[in-house]
Amino acid sequence: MKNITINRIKKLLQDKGLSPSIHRVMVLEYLLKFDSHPSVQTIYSNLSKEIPTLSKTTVYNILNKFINVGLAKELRIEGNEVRYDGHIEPHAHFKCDQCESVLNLRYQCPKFLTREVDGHEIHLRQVNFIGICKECKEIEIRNAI
Amino acid sequence: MKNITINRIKKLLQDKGLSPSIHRVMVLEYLLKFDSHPSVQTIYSNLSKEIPTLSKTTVYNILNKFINVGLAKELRIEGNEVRYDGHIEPHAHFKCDQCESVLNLRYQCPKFLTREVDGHEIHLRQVNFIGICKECKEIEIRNAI
DNA sequence: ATATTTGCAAATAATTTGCAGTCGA
DNA sequence: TCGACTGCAAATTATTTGCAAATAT
Repeated sequence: MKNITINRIKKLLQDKGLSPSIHRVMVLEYLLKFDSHPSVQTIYSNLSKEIPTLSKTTVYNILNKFINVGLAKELRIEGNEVRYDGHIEPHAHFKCDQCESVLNLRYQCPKFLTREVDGHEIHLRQVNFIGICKECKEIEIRNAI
Repeated sequence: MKNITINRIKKLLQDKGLSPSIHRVMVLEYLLKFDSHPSVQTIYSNLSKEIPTLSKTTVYNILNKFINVGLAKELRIEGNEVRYDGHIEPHAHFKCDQCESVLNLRYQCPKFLTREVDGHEIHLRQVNFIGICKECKEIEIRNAI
């Protein structure tokens, strides 16, 4: 859970030409404060507590706007649901098959820095690893004793 | 379009404990002969021409079996549909936003070789780039003149 | 004969669309 | 007041499931 002011979030929206409606501010705040890479359902469930009138369609609308203006990136690692990431600098992800969480990695793929590969022009990069995270593996080992 | 014998394909299936039914052989042949990373729909459309009784459910069944035994990998780069890859050695992909094709890259990500990252145990790797492919860019430039 | 494979139809799940109501400049 | 934003319900799309029929061992 990171610290970020509402004014900073409003600024981010306005810089991208989006009016800072309460819904948009709250969705972007959610994306930036937590590094949990939430799905639409997760965002919807959590924000509904504070905005009971919120509709899931609105969450979809807002996230798609964010993708289009470059305020968020979508993550399709496994499973059918899309997850969202408000941190737009290229970085790698690790998805744990046990606990289902998606973690940011410190790993810097060399191709994060180049604009082309084999002559093709790169706009987006996806570097994902899937397996068992450190925490889940430790639990596994402890249970085996 | 690569060369691969039916016997080689039957052997691949049997080595994974799958009986080499005509349907399975043809789906695996399709995955291995073309590097097009087809979707269920593409495989279904093309194989239906040869096997008119083929059902899409069967294609789903077969591909899911392939994933489970490690004969294929699923690709979820963009869009909702899953694409499949019969080449299981880790390799990177490039998806062109213009022509929608998914290409194999020569790029070898350093993390293709390691079994862990930040202490997490890696089972699968996904290294995808999205942008405009060489061919589409050339067409763009030609049209601009 | 018996287990596996196939295929239809129905169910499910995620997302998008149409459109009407609402809000804010 | 006008255009953008929101939200319900219905539609769409991809995928899965239940189960019966076909096939192979």
